Amino acid sequence: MLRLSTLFVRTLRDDPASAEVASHRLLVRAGYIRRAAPGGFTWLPLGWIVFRNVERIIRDEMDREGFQEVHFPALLPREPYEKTGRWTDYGDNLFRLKDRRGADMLLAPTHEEMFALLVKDLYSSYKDLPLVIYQIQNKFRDEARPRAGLLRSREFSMKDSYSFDLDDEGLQVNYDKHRAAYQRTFERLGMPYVIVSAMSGAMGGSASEEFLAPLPVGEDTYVRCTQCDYAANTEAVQVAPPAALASDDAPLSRVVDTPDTPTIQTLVDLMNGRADLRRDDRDWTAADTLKNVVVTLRHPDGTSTALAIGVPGDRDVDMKRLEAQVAPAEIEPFTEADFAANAHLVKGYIGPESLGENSLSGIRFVVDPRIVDGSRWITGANQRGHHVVDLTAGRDFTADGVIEAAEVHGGDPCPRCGAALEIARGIEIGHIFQLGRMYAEALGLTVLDQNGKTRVVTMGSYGIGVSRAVGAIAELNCDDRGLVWPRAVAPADVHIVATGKATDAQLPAAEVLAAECEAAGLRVLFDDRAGVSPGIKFKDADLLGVPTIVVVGRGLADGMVELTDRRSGDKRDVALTDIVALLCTLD
RNA sequence: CGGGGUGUAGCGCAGCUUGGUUAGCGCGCCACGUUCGGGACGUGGAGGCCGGGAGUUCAAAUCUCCCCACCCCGACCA
Repeated sequence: MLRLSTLFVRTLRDDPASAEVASHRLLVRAGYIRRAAPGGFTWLPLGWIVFRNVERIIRDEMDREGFQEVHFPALLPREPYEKTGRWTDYGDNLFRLKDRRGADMLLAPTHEEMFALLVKDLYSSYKDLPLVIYQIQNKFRDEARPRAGLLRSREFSMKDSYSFDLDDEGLQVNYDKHRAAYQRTFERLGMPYVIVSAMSGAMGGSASEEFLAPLPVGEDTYVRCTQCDYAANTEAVQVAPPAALASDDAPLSRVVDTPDTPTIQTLVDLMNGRADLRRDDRDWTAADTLKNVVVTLRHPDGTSTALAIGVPGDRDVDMKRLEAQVAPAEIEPFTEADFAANAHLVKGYIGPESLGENSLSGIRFVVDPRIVDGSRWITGANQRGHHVVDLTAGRDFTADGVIEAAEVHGGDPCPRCGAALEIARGIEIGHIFQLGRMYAEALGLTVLDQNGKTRVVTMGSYGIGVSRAVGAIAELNCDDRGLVWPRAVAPADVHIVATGKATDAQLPAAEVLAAECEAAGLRVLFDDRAGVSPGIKFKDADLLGVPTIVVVGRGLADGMVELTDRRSGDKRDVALTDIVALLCTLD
């Protein structure tokens, strides 16, 4: 039984000044967590109970699939991460340190390498596979900007599991098992979620899906189809390209004089305003133009290359999408100095003819999938004040490749069924990856198959942010008065409040009731504080967010107590003699 | 890393523009008394290197410069 008279907790009357999002504010105010370091939090007793409840549910669903729990150190040597390239690929996000002998160490951001090496250490036969092992452990990432309390911290708890299979079919089985286990887990945690196709990012590998909690404070933007069940992180959206057009009858391209048109809008306005350029059938729009954006790619090894991206002029290049495509390279803007250094680029009037690996500039040129063969564009003519009209893809220019980097707009067609997509925000609470063989290959994880042949093991990796889940659950379950925990993770089943003076009958009666509840298997938080006014106790009960509140108060004289559902606020009087049995039936 | 903001008692804040008593308010905390169903009241207390350093000045929370920390918005991720 938790007794508020002695529990190590202090609720705050005012919102902490440094907390913006609801979950952060309320978790601090209700005394669940305290900030201890930039991006680091201390769990107080109530918070730690919730944390362990979440952890237990996650573990339970892992164990149910027959996955086995292990535990690694968080402090690791450099070598394995060197072998997979992640010592450099992780960039500044990796916490690096040196031991007393000057050897490079790191605080693990995730554990693919160590798991692969552990399996290599112990297993060598196909008969040992498949295998799934997991751990629940703290991870460290030197985030550029920790924020929103538990939703984005630099040290956080993650359940990470890893599957090891002989082939892709086996990987698919374990991937599907995780997917199902995650669905059960989030349902038990009382969390709404969406599964979206995702990019693998620094993790590498092929297929991956994210579990997002739909929250406006989330940092991920995703799309979902208004008709079918397609959903994807915007980073991973695959544009459905229009069919290629025949270019035989397309008019020849011509360069036109377009003074003072450095932006798409000024260009379109000028084209529509001039008799010699106007279209007969309709006005020109930004979508008729081809915008060519040049950026600098900063590679993990420190070198840089330029990249040009061609997108329809009604869309910007989405830096997040672009970055996902070029990972592990990072994007930097193309500066004035960069333009000055490349005489073939005319800022504001860059056209395909100056781009491409075989062009004078030598800059790699990739285009949006909408730039199909036969499509005709208004685009830069590589001379100040000039554009080219009817430049036709496939006939007049050819890109070095295709890239998914254009902004996704609400209303864009679903790549699966063509209906409109809608855009929403969410926070990533789980991610499942089919890694394939890249880690095993880099680290030499092989087994012998039936024929005595060496086979590289196929891996998957699967993560759930445990501490983040606590934050997301709080964010999804709160109101203006405080937290409202789902029962499965709540620090208690029932919050018993005794009102009245210390000498009144309520306190001893509540004491008896609390003991009875506990004997009946209920987890009890008992506000047994003497000399604290009822108002304070009620406010605290609302703030702390235990799903059911029982007040032993003035109705006691008639043998009644008051039962309140924290979420709905519904109150009703119940006979003291019936209350325990009733509480046991609540869910 | 870029932009914006904030650092004064455990928490929330005022004071700073225009330098000048002993640095203030609310909450919380301690003691005593009253009160007791939605953050009660009285009386008396404790608690501060005004983020740090350097400077200007007879005099700095207040003016100047340099650091540091935190928060928010953008570029990164469970």
